Amino acid sequence: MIRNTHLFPDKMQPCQDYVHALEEERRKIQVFQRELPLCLELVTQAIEACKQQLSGTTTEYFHGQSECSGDTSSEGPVFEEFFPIKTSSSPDEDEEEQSHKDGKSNDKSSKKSDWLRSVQLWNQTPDPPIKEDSPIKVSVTTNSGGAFHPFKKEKSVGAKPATTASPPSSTPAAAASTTAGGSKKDEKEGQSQRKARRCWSPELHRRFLHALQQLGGSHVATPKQIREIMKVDGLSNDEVKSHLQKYRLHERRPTPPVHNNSNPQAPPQFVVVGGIWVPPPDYAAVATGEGSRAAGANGIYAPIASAPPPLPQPAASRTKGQRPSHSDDRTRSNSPATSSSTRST
DNA sequence: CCGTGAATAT
DNA sequence: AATATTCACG
Repeated sequence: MIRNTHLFPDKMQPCQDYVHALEEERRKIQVFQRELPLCLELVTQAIEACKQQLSGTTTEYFHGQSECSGDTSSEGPVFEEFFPIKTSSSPDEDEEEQSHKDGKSNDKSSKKSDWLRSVQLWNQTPDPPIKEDSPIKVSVTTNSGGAFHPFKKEKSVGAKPATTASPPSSTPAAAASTTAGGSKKDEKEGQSQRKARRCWSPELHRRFLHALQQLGGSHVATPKQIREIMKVDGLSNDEVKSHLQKYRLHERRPTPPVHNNSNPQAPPQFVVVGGIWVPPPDYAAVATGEGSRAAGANGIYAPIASAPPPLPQPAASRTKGQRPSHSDDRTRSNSPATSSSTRST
């Protein structure tokens, strides 16, 4: 018996939001019309489709999923930053029928980790409405007991709708050891307790990249500076450091499984998904000083053909032509008075 | 502090 | 396997 014979009008709300979000994103990618014509087209079609659905007919829509391991706040639909929407080049076969499970589904290939790929887009995006000044606040309770993904962010400025945050009024520092093997020291001070893995959401990563840009590249940026620019509450220095490290690694070696060979009939190998794949010529030569750093020292992930303008706002007043000599002008005015965040290192 | 590499956890 | 955290050096 089909019980959803009557559909609530409310159900359309998320769809409308979705459409709205789509339209907004379409505006963003319009800048890349030359490079991502299909993408634009796709989004447009998606919008059309959604609108049609809104007009009547079936109310079946697809919603993106967040990267973080099954968080999806129990609250309403949080459409925020979802580019993980798959972009199939063919508008027809977007049917995601995955019902049959015969033996092994070896379709896990293709996409490994977007890391730079997906992010690359933002990396050097002009980002006109670049009002990234709003500091994020993540209620990272060092380790909320039980919740391994204490990931919740909210604008500290402006309205703060007291989301589902759960101020542990009763259990301040409940160090819940999810490690089954613990078997002791559960209530001890969570000093030596491993922090829950911070999930670097796209938002967070965006800020990270943004900071990197301002600082002139991943190799001249220093964790502390990055953290300060990001203005993310709850983000520790080490976390940035770690992330930065990984970022650098990916920059150096983005494609390990590059065992492309023994196939005389696959000449064009530089055609990846987004088409943001520039052959390895020394584009760096064209780059003007700092511009080169911003996009991969190796030139693997190169900016799109149309070279983007230099740094929009070089917040750092430091000549970044040279390597930090480890005893130079780091310009480190460690004044704790500088609106230091509420951190208790 | 910062950069790394290793050990470890998820 | 990839990603994150911690620790230890320099």
